[in-house]
Amino acid sequence: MPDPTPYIIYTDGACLGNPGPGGYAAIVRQGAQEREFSGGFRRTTNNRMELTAAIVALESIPAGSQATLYSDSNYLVQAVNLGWARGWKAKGWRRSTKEKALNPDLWERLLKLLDQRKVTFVWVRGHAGNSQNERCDRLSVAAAQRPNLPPDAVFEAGEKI
Amino acid sequence: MPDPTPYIIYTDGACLGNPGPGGYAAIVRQGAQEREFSGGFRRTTNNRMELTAAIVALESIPAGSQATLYSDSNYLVQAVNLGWARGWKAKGWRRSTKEKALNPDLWERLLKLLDQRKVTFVWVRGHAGNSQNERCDRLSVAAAQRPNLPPDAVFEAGEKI
RNA sequence: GGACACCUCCUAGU
DNA sequence: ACTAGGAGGTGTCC
Repeated sequence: MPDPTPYIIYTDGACLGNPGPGGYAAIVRQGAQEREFSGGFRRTTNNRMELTAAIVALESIPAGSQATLYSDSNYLVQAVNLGWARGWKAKGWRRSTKEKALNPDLWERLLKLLDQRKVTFVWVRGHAGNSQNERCDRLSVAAAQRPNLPPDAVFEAGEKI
Repeated sequence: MPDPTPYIIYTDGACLGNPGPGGYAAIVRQGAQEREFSGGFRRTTNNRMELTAAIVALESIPAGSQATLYSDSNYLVQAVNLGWARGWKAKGWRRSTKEKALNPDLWERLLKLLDQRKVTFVWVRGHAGNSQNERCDRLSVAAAQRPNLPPDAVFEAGEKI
């Protein structure tokens, strides 16, 4: 049975060049316990990193748990809160008959995690003095700068076309 | 008819904190004659002081005259020489559809002065041994340190919003 | 047309 | 380490 204490999660993504070397970071707190996660890819996009940060954070908490997740990405927060992502999935990852919804690999992972957890997404303005958001920002930039980053295989495959 | 001898002008701005107490200074020379101007505000920005220094200097020379103005502010020199300021004005003080151009009050004053004078702006690297620039620097810092500085009303009004 | 984010480059002021 | 300013851009959505 999952611990009923809710999680507080901050996430951020960075990308040096967009597309370029990218990093993600998450701070996951439950009561007095706090964990940090970060990582990067050698070539990706800012929005893929914002999504990945949320995925990594939610993968770190058990199914059935409750969380509030803070992000400065409107792409992420609105796609969840306004039901965009569910709509794209329902239409076979299309936004309209002729326009594809992007990053379906990451959205699939995220929606599955959300099915198993009770998560509230909250948008926070970036670079506006929120210390947790700013720490995530620094962590994600640092991750993007690490040497020998692995490939974001899905992104790089999409570029070859 | 204006004196045809060209003016040599050095300007600088300083700001203790940005935003913070700010000072401007100008040295205006014509032949053997030299004048100095300086002043300050209790709370303003570095770029507003760089602009103000140029405005005060050009207000001190007659319409129709010719001048070369040296400044270490890229904001000032490029906005004049590359036509940025004219462009912002033409677009209703916007840099793009969504981004406002800042300090329109000062740019309006400066552009009007430039319409009536033949002024060449030259950028000089700050703190690089130019004695006139360094004297301006000292004057502007001293001005910023004076007690009982008046308010930069436009700046403080903009902060309240 | 709008929003958010991610940058790249440059300068100045602390 | 910070803030105030400028030019150019992409990633994504409505």
